Amino acid sequence: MSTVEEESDTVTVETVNSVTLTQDTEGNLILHCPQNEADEVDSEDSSEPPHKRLCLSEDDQSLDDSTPCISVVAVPISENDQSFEVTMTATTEVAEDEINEGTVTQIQILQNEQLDEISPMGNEEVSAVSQAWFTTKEDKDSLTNKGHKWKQGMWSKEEIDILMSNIERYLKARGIKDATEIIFEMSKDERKDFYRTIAWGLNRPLFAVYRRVLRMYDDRNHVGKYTPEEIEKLKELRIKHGNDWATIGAALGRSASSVKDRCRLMKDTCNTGKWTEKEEKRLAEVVHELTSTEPGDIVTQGVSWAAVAERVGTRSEKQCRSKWLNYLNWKQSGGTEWTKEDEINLILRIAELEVSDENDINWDLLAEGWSSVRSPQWLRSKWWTIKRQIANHKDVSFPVLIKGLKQLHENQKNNPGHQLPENKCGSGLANTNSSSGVQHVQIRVARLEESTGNAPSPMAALQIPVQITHVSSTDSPAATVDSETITLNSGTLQTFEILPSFHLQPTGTPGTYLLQTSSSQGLPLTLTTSPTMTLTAATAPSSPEQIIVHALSPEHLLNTSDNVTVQCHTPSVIIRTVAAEDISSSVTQTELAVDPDIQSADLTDPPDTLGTNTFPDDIHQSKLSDEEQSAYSEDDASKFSSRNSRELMDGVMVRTEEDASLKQDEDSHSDLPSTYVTEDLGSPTIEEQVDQPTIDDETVLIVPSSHGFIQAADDIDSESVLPLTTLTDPILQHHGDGSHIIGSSLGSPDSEDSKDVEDLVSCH
DNA sequence: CTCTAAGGTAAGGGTAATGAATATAT
DNA sequence: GATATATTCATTACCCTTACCTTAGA
Repeated sequence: MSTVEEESDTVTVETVNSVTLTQDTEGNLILHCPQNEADEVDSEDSSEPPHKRLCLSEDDQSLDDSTPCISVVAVPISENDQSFEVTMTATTEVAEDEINEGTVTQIQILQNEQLDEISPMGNEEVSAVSQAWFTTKEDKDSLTNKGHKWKQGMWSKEEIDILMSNIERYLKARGIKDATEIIFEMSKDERKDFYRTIAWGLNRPLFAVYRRVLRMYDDRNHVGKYTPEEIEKLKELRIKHGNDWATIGAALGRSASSVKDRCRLMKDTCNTGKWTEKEEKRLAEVVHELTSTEPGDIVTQGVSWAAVAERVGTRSEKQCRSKWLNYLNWKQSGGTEWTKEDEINLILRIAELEVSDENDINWDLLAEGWSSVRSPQWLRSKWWTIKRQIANHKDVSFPVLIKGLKQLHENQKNNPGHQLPENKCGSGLANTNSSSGVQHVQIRVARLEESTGNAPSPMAALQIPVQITHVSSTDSPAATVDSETITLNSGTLQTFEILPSFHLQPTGTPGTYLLQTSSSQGLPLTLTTSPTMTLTAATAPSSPEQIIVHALSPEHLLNTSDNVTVQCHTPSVIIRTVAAEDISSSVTQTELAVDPDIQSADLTDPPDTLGTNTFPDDIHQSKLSDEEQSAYSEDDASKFSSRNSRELMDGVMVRTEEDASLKQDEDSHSDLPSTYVTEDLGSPTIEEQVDQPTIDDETVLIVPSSHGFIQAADDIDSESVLPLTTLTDPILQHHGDGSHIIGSSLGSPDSEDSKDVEDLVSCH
């Protein structure tokens, strides 16, 4: 089975013109299509803009339960240069009941002149909307009447990415270093068309883009909490300047909207803390009065909170709104308590909606007639807290998140009060919380960013997937049958966090290993795989969990020498690799035993370095530098030789991280039980289940025979990590070198992450 | 001078994250 | 009863839209 082939077969790209197709680190395909070529081929009449047709066809043989979702945006590079880029994001939604056989998605990409009548792919109105500066009702009505729709509300990460790359392109094309020059220094005339240009591909009114950009680049924004001194000064300035927010802001070093917002919060007459019964009663009266409703009626919209606050007298509009929507409205209308069943119901109902984007959820509808729901807004915040049970909820697609939550609650239902197996590492992993039930093999997917140090090397590999088969373990042996396959879309590097103790064993299939774990602690291993590797995670009925690692395609098996590099700094880890010829024997070739009580250093990347931060000065990503990598050798050099990641090309690197989940989840301050879910692109794979001997509590790191045994002593100091081990698979020995891919992913330094690297120790 | 596109302001409804208080479990 | 942990309630920094206003240039 070769998932590589499946993927490349299922998506065929036809272009009319000669184009360059590259892939960025996010998995986006970027089509570079020069105008002149397009003209030659497409149209003799230069007045007629050329049609560029990109045809994506879907072969569903291997994707029978997935629906591809492809969005396309066109981005002009500059005014003069009429070439443009198409950024295409292809995602696969989980939609079990939807089998689209032979789905062919056609996308037409047109030049701006034709924006108004383009094919029905969802991007047709984009430009019309994003090129229009409209704020009046008439403008909007006019566009709405023409059938245009546009996005409102919070900007998604994807949108911000598009915006950022548009800006970057604009700057590059004009040789401008800093966008703030344009935004804050240039005259209208000088920056002519700036906003129009950067709005390309965004289905938002130009005005919205403008606002967003101003906020983003205003360094007086995001200043943080107001100090008491600032508040005092603000009060004075307010008296002096009234509502001249710009002046007040300038005096305080804050943005105008920031000081305006802050002033809204500080009414002199405002009480704080718990509401008195009298206040609550007053609030209820006022709300009903102003909305012409009766006590008992549900009121969640159409309330002028400023007016309410004025009448209530003792609270600000925000306080009033919050109190009403999160409590009073529900109490008044005789609401019932929110239960665990409600929580499960919520997940199921959201799942039933089959929306691909969380923003598509109609909370009003969802809340309707649900007595324990206090308000749509409240329900949404409830969802937010539920969502955070998945530690990496930010990194996974919405359908995947839903699936993960369903599974999580399924497990909780099936195993109420189930205690997890021994937790020898004592890492305090969120998902091992006893009240949250069981978490089994949870593989976290994180993408390492492409190094900026290297040339923007177009990724040759298109969507090379890594497959993970995840068999959820419940107490019933039957669960093994219920395997789910997870296909990871990875052109570049993938990082997986798996369980802290495991070992690799051959499965009988050449190039296939079983990575067996003995703990349910979803901690500290990060598996970085080459595009040609498959990870199969499974849980045997009797536990321990197993992860099968194997190469994807026979060619790769035959032609490459895949190194499996394992690095861990957790105690008690067994990793075994066995020569292909040796498959049946599963003989230990090299053994490395580590003191189970070793406390390892922290190797975790902060979550924001994985691309969640949206601000210009924060767009650096986690990378590993050569220098940092060379630092490995300093660690425990007597026992383990260092190995530059560039050499690991087509290998699997297992890197341990301490308390990864906690760090990853640092934004969820309440230590909710968390679990990781994996990107599940739904490609089914039948993985052969091989009987595996249960490993005992002692874990041993076993390294390949080709380099001899390396026996780790028990005296590894507590700050040191387990060695990075290169496991050479003889089967894969002639594997082609793809080092540039990993090299580009790991090549650049980033101070934030230097700790990561310093803690790495390699050996082979 | 008028018209209009582009830029801008203030107000207010909203979200997401955090902190404080309270409840519950150990 | 003390402590730890979870949950709820309250707060706040920041976001986004709406409804206007202003200005520069055609």
